[in-house]
Amino acid sequence: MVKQNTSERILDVTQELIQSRGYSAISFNDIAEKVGIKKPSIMHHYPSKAALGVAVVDRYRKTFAAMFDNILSEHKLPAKKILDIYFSPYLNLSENKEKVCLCGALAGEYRALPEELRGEITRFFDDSKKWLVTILELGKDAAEFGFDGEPEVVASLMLDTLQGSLMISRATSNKNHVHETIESLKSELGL
Amino acid sequence: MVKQNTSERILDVTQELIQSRGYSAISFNDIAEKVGIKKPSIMHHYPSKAALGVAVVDRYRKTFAAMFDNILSEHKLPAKKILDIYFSPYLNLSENKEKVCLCGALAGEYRALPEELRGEITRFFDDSKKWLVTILELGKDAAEFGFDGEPEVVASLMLDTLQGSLMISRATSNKNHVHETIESLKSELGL
DNA sequence: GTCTATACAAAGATAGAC
DNA sequence: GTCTATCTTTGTATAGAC
Repeated sequence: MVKQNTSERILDVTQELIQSRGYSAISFNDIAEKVGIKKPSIMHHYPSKAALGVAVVDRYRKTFAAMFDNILSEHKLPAKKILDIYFSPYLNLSENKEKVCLCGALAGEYRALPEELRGEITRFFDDSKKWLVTILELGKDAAEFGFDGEPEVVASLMLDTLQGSLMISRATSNKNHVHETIESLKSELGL
Repeated sequence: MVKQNTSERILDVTQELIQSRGYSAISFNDIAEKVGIKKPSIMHHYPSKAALGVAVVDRYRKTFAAMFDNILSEHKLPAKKILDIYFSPYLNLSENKEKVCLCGALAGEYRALPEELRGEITRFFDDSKKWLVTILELGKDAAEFGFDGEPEVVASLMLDTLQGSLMISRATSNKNHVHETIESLKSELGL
């Protein structure tokens, strides 16, 4: 692990705080304290709270995009394995009762967010759905998955369920809930 | 429609604002302006923001509870009809691109919320799941629904999907999405 | 029950020294 | 690149007149 620069540490801390408490509830002071700097220093790296929010979501989305591009193009994994990789961030988050998906957290306060930030969230959900459609098509073509209906419709249902499951499991302190949800989703695909 | 008193108008406005923008992002001033009073007047009715939040969620939950108690005990509707009534608030909200479920909105910023408010949210989700379990059992006993697995598991999946669907449809401006989700859920029950 | 006035803390943001 | 100091606005909340 390379020693991170301040810009990235700010992104890390901000992401973690949003996943735990949302965007509106956190302040430059909260972030600065966790990073170990003073609040005006943050503005040297990101000129406004909106810009910082956009940078966090942009990085989040691109990290997932890079991960799936790599998995889908470089390797020849069975669709079942790729699907497990798709599920893994949800499973990891669910073991930590503090956090949900970054964009799931932001979606709740959507209409309070700056316009630029909303666009990033929209993009994340659109991308998340597309990745899932690709996996479903792979699995259907390889006869690994057995499901009825259009991949787009099934993908939407699955994404909705994963996001809702994370959110509700945190609010109901049901630690095993996301795991059960994922098992059910897999079983609906014949796995 | 009876003319409402100020206490209830405050609850109405606060609920609407939370469903649109969340809890942390709204202020007494936002509420007061919409109600048409000054902000200290709110505190005459609710001593703190936390108390107001609790009152809003408590009323929300009790409204649904009363509705389902009434439907389940007074009438002898087929389970299919009762399920449609259960779905109807989600469908109504989805036609308004501004709002999501009150507790769905709050779930995103869960760890920023005062303890008392968190308890109310937990209770709403627990109750929502129980109502759905009851409907599923009714439908299964009457051979109206055909689904595999425990009603508790199916109910959890359905609630997660509904909540996630509302949230994501708002963030992706997909107005017809919740409608499609509900059709898919019904089809999975053999309807 | 609603208002004006005010207290006090915290927010986002800027200026300028180092 | 980070700091101290400061500005301005807004937040929750209280006191007390009407």
